[in-house]
Amino acid sequence: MVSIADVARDAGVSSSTVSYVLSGKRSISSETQRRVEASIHRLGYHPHAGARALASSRTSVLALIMPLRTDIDVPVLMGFVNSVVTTARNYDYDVLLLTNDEGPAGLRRVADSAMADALLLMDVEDEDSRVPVLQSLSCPGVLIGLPNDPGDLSCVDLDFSAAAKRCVRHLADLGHEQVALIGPSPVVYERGTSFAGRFLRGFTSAARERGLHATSQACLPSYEGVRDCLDRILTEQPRLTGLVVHNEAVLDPLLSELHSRDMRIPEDISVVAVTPDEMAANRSVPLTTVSLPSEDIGRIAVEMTMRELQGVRSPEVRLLSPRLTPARSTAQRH
Amino acid sequence: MVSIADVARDAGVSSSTVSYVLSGKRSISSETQRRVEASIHRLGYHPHAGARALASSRTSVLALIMPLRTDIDVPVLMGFVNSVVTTARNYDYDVLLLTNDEGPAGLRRVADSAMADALLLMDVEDEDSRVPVLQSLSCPGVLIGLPNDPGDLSCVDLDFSAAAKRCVRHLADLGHEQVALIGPSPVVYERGTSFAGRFLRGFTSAARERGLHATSQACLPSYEGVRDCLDRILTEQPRLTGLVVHNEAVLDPLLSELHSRDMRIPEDISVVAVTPDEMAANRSVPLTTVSLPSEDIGRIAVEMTMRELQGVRSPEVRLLSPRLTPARSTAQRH
DNA sequence: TTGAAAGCGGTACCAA
DNA sequence: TTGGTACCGCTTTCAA
Repeated sequence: MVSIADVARDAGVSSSTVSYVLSGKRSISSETQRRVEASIHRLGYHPHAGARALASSRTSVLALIMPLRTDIDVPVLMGFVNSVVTTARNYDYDVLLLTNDEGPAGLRRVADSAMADALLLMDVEDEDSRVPVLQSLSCPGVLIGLPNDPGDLSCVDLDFSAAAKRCVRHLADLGHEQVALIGPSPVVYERGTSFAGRFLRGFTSAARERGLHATSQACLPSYEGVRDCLDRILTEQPRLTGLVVHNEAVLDPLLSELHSRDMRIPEDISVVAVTPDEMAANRSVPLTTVSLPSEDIGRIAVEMTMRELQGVRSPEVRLLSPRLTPARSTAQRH
Repeated sequence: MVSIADVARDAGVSSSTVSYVLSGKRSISSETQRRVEASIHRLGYHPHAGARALASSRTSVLALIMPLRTDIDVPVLMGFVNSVVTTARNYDYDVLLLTNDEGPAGLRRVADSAMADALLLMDVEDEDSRVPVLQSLSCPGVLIGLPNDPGDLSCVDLDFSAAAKRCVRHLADLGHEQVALIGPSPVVYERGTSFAGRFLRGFTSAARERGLHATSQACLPSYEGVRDCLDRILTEQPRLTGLVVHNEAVLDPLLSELHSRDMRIPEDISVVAVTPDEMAANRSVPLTTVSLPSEDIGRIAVEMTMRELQGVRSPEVRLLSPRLTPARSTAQRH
């Protein structure tokens, strides 16, 4: 292994000089600088991460805690992960990926053993037991999602309440009076997943505000689930003309089910969905969507973390404004 | 921060004794053992990862290198990641997640700076430039996938060649004589992605072996892509009765396109697909599938790594046998 | 069965 | 502008 001492010897300087060349924390004559850099390059020197962490109390690692669920939207999750890792590298950070199956104790383990400089949590619940633990830790934490009480933690997420309102108003503006929400799986609601509740409340309140008749149903991610869900909705609202879908996994089954019930889109029923941009275009019908910008959210989460790590303590709840892109799946009510 | 010295003081022993209690590398009187463990628990002690890495030259971290692509099967990728992380934790390892956008230099950086004890690569290409680099590194590497020349690296993957043969023989056994393969995106072939070529060769060779008329087409993951692909295939084989689909992303579009062309499954055409188990059931038609066991593959990759880390140097290419599950989408040719 | 102490490879303070 | 060195927290050898 090439150590800093090897570089120092090769360049004919002391090891502290090498260290300072690397960190830029004191001025170096350009001649020395050049020689040291040449030696570093020639020897292929990479500072030992553990030694550096020990001496500096900084790891240049972010810990990302990922849900280990099957009921979750995989492409969205992957979008977060990708964008967190990519953005972190732009700041010279690496990412340690943890699953949630150690629970709050996992957070403590990682922080207390100084494996990371900060923790990012995904899949936040309304009353998330990890939140108080995270606050008690010495290292910064940032949430992707919004719990009931974020305390002094920074959060970033799509403004799901505003997103739901945007969907409802879009349908209302098109003259629809009977609308329904197809939501995530029942389990997602049951465990108090933050975004699901916020969307539902936004939906309900916007519908009331515009005087629409509105119902909502959780929906299992299967063809059968979609059929049941539609049955229940249509029983209650036989004259339904507008659907808001907050469940990426059921979109294909839903479109196919509507087709086989001879409910034409948009002539008989308008559909607006929440989904990542990449997935919106490629459907049997081009969908009007509110986009779920997982890339942006991941990037912002890292940027917030970086600010905290630079000592700027300004906890912030950042809810991104929804953007609705109209397409053929929504139209004026006939 | 609670250090080993704090624990030692609290328990009235030396810090080396604490270390040995933790590692179990020498015998300890049960009384001492008890006191030390009590102190550890009471103080909430976690060894400093960096210090430990520095002193022991072991990090208890695996580096997992992930492709940063949009043309890849996200659920499969996520299956690998999940199972690698989960299995690693069972061995008391954590996982550092890297993207491939640093290229081979990224591998060198991680290994040389001693951030991980071993590297796992995903999305391996036939002639993968990372493979020689990985071999030149001091730390073990395991491939998820199979390059043309794995050298002395261990590899694990589904036996895609056998999987293709399994599909073809299934159709042949049902009396089909005109079969076609719908493969991944053209780019996947172009960059020499290992599994795509192996599947294609297996398909061709099994078809020849059974005297079937067979063609194959790469397929863009969109409705339009599927239409084009079907057009090309049916032009060449108007009497096609069997389809093998090796492209998870186009399954829904394909089923819907076949439906709108009035090609009934399985009366007019039989369909067999390669896809993760979780995804097979929930289609408009229950699909006959060869399953892509991403969980198993990830787990085995970690187990191989663990063996290498314990000094057992027995490079091994492990290709998992395909398992075909018949369902309604394939039937005797009419 | 246990303790003392020499590193591991950096960082950053104190001197020069 | 640079060098010397104490120290970060742990592992492991050597001695008792």
